[in-house]
Order: sequence, then C-alpha cells, then structure tokens
Amino acid sequence: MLPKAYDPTSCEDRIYKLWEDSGAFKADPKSSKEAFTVSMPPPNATGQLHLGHAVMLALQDIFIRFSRARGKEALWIPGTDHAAIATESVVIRKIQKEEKIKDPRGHYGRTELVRRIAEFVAQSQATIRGQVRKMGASCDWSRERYTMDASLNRCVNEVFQKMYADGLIYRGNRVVNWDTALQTTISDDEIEYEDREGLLYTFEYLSAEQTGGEALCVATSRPETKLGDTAIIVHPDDERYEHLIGRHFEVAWPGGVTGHVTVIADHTVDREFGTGAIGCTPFHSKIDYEIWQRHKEEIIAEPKQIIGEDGLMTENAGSFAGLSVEICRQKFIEELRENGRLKKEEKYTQPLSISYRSKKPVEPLPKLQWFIDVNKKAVVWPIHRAGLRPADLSPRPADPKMSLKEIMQQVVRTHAIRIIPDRFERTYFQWIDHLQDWCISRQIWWGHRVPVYYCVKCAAGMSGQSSYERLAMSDELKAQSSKLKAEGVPGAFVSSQSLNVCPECGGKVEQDPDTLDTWFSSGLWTWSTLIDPAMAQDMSLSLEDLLKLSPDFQKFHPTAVMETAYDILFFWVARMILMTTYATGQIPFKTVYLHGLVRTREGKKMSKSDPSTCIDPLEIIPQYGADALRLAMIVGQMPGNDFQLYMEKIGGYRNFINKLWNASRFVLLQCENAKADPKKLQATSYKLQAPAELSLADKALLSELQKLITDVTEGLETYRLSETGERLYSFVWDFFCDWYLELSKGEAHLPVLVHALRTIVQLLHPYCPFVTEELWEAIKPEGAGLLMLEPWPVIDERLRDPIAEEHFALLTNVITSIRQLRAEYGIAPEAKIVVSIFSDDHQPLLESQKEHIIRLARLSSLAFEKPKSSKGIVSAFLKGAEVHVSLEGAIDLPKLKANLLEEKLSLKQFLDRVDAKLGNAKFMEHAQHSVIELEQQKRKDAEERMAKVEERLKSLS
RNA sequence: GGGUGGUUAGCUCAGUUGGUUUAGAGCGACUGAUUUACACUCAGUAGGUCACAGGUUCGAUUCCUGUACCACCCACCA
Repeated sequence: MLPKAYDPTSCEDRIYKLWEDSGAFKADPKSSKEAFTVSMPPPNATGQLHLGHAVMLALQDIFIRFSRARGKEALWIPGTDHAAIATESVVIRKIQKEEKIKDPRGHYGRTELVRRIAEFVAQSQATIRGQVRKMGASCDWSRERYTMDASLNRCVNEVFQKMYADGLIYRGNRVVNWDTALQTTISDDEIEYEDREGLLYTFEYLSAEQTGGEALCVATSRPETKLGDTAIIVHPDDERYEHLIGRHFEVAWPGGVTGHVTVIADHTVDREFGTGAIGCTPFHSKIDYEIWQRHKEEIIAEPKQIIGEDGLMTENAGSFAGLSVEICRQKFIEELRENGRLKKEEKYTQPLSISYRSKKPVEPLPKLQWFIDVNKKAVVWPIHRAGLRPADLSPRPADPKMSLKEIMQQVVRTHAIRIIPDRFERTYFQWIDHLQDWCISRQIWWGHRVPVYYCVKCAAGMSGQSSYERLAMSDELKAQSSKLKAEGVPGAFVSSQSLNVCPECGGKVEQDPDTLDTWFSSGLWTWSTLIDPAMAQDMSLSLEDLLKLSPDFQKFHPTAVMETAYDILFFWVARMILMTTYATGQIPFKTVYLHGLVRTREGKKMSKSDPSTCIDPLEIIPQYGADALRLAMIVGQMPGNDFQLYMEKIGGYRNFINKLWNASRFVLLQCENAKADPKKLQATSYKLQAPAELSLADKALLSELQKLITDVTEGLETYRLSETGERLYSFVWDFFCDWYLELSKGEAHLPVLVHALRTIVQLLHPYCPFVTEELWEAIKPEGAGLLMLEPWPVIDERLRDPIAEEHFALLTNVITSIRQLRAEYGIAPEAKIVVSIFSDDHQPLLESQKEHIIRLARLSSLAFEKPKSSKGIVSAFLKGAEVHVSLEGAIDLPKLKANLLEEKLSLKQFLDRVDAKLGNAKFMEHAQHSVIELEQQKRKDAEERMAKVEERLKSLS
C-alpha cells in the first residue's frame, strides 16, 4: 500500500533514471511519425540554474510529453551556451578574487585563459545537467549540444563565410559601443539606459570677438568631449546663428588644446534646448558621427579620438592626457570658470548608456569592427515559404531579393511564425524598424573566433606590430568609407576552414584576434544542433550538403515551438529568425511561446546580487517536489505576463499533489478491500457491458471524463496551459475527490474507479510527471509500460451522458443546500435532523440516492414528501427540488424571517431586471432567440422560487 | 518623446468572439468538524458600484474615446 503522504524525494530521482534508461527520451529520425521538436534554450554555462530556467523546463516538458503521448516523434534537444562575455568575465573575476591576480588576461595569456574558462564551463555543465534532470525534463541527452562543439563551430564558420561572400558581413570603421570595464565592443541591444543626475554646463564656445557679435554659447553635460569637436551645429532657420553658418573658427580649449570647428546647419537640432547650438563630437557620439557623415564636405577638421579604450583621455587631450573622463571634466570646467567662459551650471537628468553586461557606462568610440548588414537586398526568400497559399501567388511573382530585415518581417507578418501572446508581434516589428547593422566582433577571447586570416608576408610594407595590426591600421581612422572590405585588403582571407598558411604565398598567417558575439552562434541553435557531428568533420561537404545529409535536420527542422522568456525576444529569438532563414532557407520554429519573468511576492525582480529575494529551485524541489514547483509556475500564469512566486503558492500545489496521491491511495484501498487486483481491471467500456450496475455517480463521472479529455487535449494543443491546469486541478479536487469518491464509498464500481483514476493520471502527466508515473506503477493495466509512453486518452462518445450529469448536479445541489441550512441555523453537528425533499420531476431519482444524501448531509432521517406544516422548518428552494429541514422547535424565527425577506428582495431585484429586459421591445427584436429563451427560463425559475418564499413568509406571519 | 500591458475580493490572478455571470478560482480571514484516502483534510461563511469619465448598444467587466495611476519596452535633448 502507498504511504500516507506523497514523498517526492523518495521517488523523483529513481523515476527519472527509469525514464532515461528506457530510452524513451530518445527520438528517431527514421520514424514515420510526425516530428515535434523543441530546442531547449541553452542555459549559460556559468553556474546554477534559477527559477527562470525552471519555468522554461516545465513549460517545454509539458509540450514534449503531450506531443509524445499523442503519437508524435518528439525531440527535445538540451544544451548549454558558452555565453562569451558573461562567462569570460565570471572566470576573470573569479581568478582576480581567488588568486589575487589583477590582470588575468595579461598574466595567463590567451591559450591558458581559454583553457581555464573551458575547465570552468565543463564543471558548470555538469551541474546544469543534474539540475535539468531534477525538474523532470524529458529531453534527449544523447543529442546534448554545446554552442562551442566542433560541429557547431563549423556551422558558425560556414555561415560567416557565406554571409561574407554575399556581402552581408563587412568590416567597417564605426563609432561602436565600447565597454571600458570589459574592454570590448557590445551590440546596440546590449545597452541599457539609466537616468542619472548630472549637471548641464553652458559655456562660451566662441567669443564675441570671434563671432563679431554676441558670444556663442553651447550647453553640454559632457564638456570634456568638446576637445574632439569638429563642428558647431545649429538649426538652419535659427536667426541667432544664421550669419555664422559655414564659417570656420579656431577654439582654444582648456588643457592647451586647440580645436578647429566649422559652424554647420542641421535640422535635427532643437532650437529650444540649451542655447540652440551644440558641439559635434563625431568620434564619441553616434548621433554626432551621423551628423558629421552628412556634413563631411563642409567640415575642415578631421575628427579626433580623445577618449581611449582604457577610458582615459588620449594624447589628443593635451595636458589632460591620461586622466579619467570624470577628472578631466572637473579640470576642464575649472579652467573654463577661471577664464570666465562658464556661464551656467544647472541640474540635469542625463540619460546614460550602461552596458548590459558590466553595468558600467558605455563609451562610444571609433573602431574597426565586423558587422552584419541587415539592409542589403542579398537573399532570395521564396514567397511560398512565408506561409502564403498558392492562390495568393497567381500570377506567381519572381522571388525578389530581400534584405535580412525584410525576411525577418515577412515570416512574422505572414504568420509563418506565430508569436504567443500575439501582442509581441508589435514589439518585434518595432524593434526591426529601428534595427541597424549588427556589430558581431568582440575583443574578448572566449568564443568563436572570427574566421578571418591575415598573411604576414602579403601585408608586408605596412606599419604595425603584427599583420593584423598593420591591416587594421591601414583601415583605421581613414573613415572615408564606412565599409571597408577585408576583401579589398591585401593578405586577408575569410575561410570556414582553419588556415595555417597563406593560400597565395604560403607564408605564415595570423587569425583575427576577435571573437564573435555569442548570439551569432546561438542564432543557429535550432539547426546547428541537428547537423550530424561526424559529417561536420568532413571538410569536403558544403553547408548545403550538411543540411541535406543530416538525418536529424531533415526530420526535425523547423522546430515546432520556441519557448523562452520575453526579455530575449530581440537578443535571441529575432537573431535565430535572421540567421536561420538566411542559412537554411527555413524558419527556425513555427510558434514562439513567450513566458513572463518570475518575481518575488512583492513583485520585484529576483536578482542574484540580493539572494534573499531569490527562490532556489534546488531548495524547493526536495521540500515540495518538482511536480508542485512545476504547477506553481504554470497554473495561474499567462504567457507574456510576469508572475509572482512564493512559498504558499508552491505549498498549495504540493497539497494538490498529495490530494491526488491520497485519492489513488483510496482507490487502491477499495481494491484491496474487494480483494481485486487493480492491474487486472479493464473497464474502458464498463458502462456498455454492465449498464445496470452503474450508479448515477459512475455515469456522471464517465461522462465528465469525456469532457475533461476534450478540454485538456484542446487546451494543450493551443498552448493554453494555465487554464488547462486549472481545469485538471478542479476536476481532481472538486469533482473527483469531493463528490465522486465520497459518493462512491460503499458502492464503488472498481473498474470505473480505476479507469477514471488512470485517465486522470494520464492527463496530468505532462504537468506533474513524477507523481503520476509513480501512481501509474500501482494502477496501470497489466502489461502496460511507463506512463510517459502511454498513448494519450481518447474520448468515447458512447460514454457521454448529459442526463446523468444533470441528475448528478441536482444531487450535489440538494446535499449542499442541506449543509448550508445546517450551518446557517447553527445546528449542532451531533443534532439529529429530519429532512424532507420534494421534487415534481425527479422524485424517483432522489429517492434512489437516499442513502447518499443521508450520509453526506449527515441526516437522521429523510422523507420524500412535502412537509405537512411549515412549523419549525427551514427550506431551500432549488431548481428542480425543494429541501426542508426540521429544526424541532429550536428555530430562530427572526433569523428565518430575515433570511426569507432577504431572499425575496434579491429575487425581486432579479425579476425586475429580467422583466425590464423581456419587456423591452428592442431587446425582443434584437436579441438572439437562445438568449431570449434563456431569460424566459431564468424568469420562470425565479418566479417559482419567489412563490415558495412568499408562501413560507405567509405561513410565518 | 513613441509603444505595449495592467488597474476585478485583504493578496495573487482568471474571465476566449457583448446576453448561460445575479462576476469566478487559489491563498488568506472567519465559523464549525476528529466521519476507517488525505489536517498537505472536510463542511460552511464573509468580502467586489470589475480604476475614473464619456460614448456605441435593447444590453458593457467585455467594444470605442479620454483621464489618472502602475509596470515594462524602444528612442535619447547635446
């Protein structure tokens, strides 16, 4: 017999092993079944899983288990992400802390540091594997992937080369986002904005002498950058400055720096802000860079870089060289003040760019980097792949070349990819509208190295320490063109294969030192994980060959659903769409399901830096069980909405699991008492074989079960997980336990009982796999295997019985109303009460349920007749029956009267409302027949009750 | 500045094409119960002018407009 309470710790690990050993997680590419694939978003291999991972694992496991049971070839690929910057900085900080080494990069060098990071990652991966198992995730471990696997690296290199050949990847000298803390560029999406309290300084830029009139002042929050100005920008229609436009000035800056600026006119300037004139610093502001690009011809001075990659002022900053930006600003202002040039200082809230990774300010700097061009029309995207019907294609237009941006828009606009919840489509489009070329190179060591090689010999003659530097310098700061092709640079080769020697002269080559943005490789995740690793070693195969020949890719791509948190819609989901449509010609997934972020009880974000706000799944699972945690994160949570998780919630679902456990225990006890082996009971069509033996409750249960199967199946098919979970919860607890099991006591039909429990356990299995698998072992039919492999229940129309449902509802209403009357009139539990029930239509039915009513309402006697007198009687007038409880003189008359009057009043109000409706000619004219009938029925019922209430009131007076 | 979502019971949230809703659930509160599955239980009770103001409609929690407050996303006026 089962223990009294469910103990998750005693079975979860054992059951997981059972599943894993059975091979049931493993998908077969040769299967004739329809494929259903989920790519698990690879957790960063930097440490522990948190609740966010737990949510995704729970959701995806439900999709997968449901699909598997429904006869699909279900594949769920697990894996981890090397998480370039995140991992490198974690390891560097670790080394700094543990080994007291200030500069681990300098100390260990590239090879050794990369080795150390790889070591750390391996450890972390092992932890993650264990944690994913703890959640019950039924993923295919034989296909586990890592973004740095050799086969995935091959894909990265192939895609880079292909994009380069198509002109979609280029090297360009641009103002990029420089993270001075991490010493690398970051992409536009890796920037966060924060409002900081600062000062807005207004100072004299050009003196009255220079302008020949009034002095020209400029307002800025970053005065120190003015050292790099090439221009003053004013609005073309601004009369104050009209006469200065086009003129050139020499400016004496603090620090002994001489600047040369041209006054130019541009519409983007806001005349109302500050003085209406601004300094243009092309190399330290993206906006200024753009303005400078537009007016290059008019401007005489070349831009200067005045802030270095180390965050300190450069040689161009004169005597400020080597100072930090903050100190330089102070000194700069001091000097202006001394010279009387500082006119105003005011408080100012300044939007500051912060690095998403280091949380430190981002410094815009000019740098030679690799970019992906999102606007170049270079890709043929067949229109029919975008989900259009053939009818829409007549006459079939030639497939035009599209830009990556356009393809990204098209696949979502045509709903080839559907996003749940759909409002995120708007967010997605808005992001694409603003999307600029994607900077993909990073100056860190951990990651996929840019597959570009430089020949020392071919590049000879250029200045610089290494060939790379020489080549870089040849491009750098020229800035004539924003796009400098490596192709046009002598001695540079883009190659998906590792190059050791120069293909042209046989000389020594050096690989580009930069690595790729981590999202470059994770953008390939849905398909690079499906490339056959053995084939990927064969360098004679092209990318197209690899796709064509990999059985997994052919069978399992595109994937069915991408389930992830909405906060990485841009970072990752959009990038997968971009990279995958380009590289494979397929969409990466058909559906995107976005879940919300887990918050604390107070609605705050859980943050690692504040452990008290965090709930650790690994602490919850031993205490409450993985099943309870899963339910707590899914039921009551709508896609795309954040949700608050706290202990009581998890405890509530732990209770539910235990309820299910005890219901099963009860069923097994019944079997034991009847000396029946539950495994031998086969009862699917019990009702059809022996209808006479079935009780009302049995018939109702079998009928309700059909509805349940339908609802759960449809709910899961349409990704309505919360609602479906609630449906199951309520069915198990409110219907099955509270009514059916109570009623079945004493006259249980074991085959029906066991059948119902099996069905429930099957339907619940995707949500709470462990407890259901454990229970299945005890109740499964003879010869059955694991629950996770059991086919999904199908409905049997013959078991539907609306009349039984209706009768059952009447029965429960009668019992409830007696209980209510007891409580309402304070009848002591031990007091014997005499009840009579009367019904016009259902007298025989209720009589047949006499024993149940007596037992569940705890009566001493029950009669089926109208009471002779209403003296000492309280009543409930239900639809279809009236219930009278005799209080044997102990009646509280004023209370009874008050209750009746209250009931009368609410009935009156209701009737007035219904009458108003039915008496309204326009309602009768416009409303649907069914609605009118319904209202008429409501009115009839209410009137009947009203008559009874009035009659009773009369008898009291 | 642009956009999105929210505002329903003390708390967390449902409410799927406007009328089967006289607005529901879970938790919490309160009253009672030791009845051979379960106290991780059972029975029952209280608690809501569905943020506010207009509009459309026979009828609005539901659709439209506006307002307020909250949250988030995007942009960044130097």
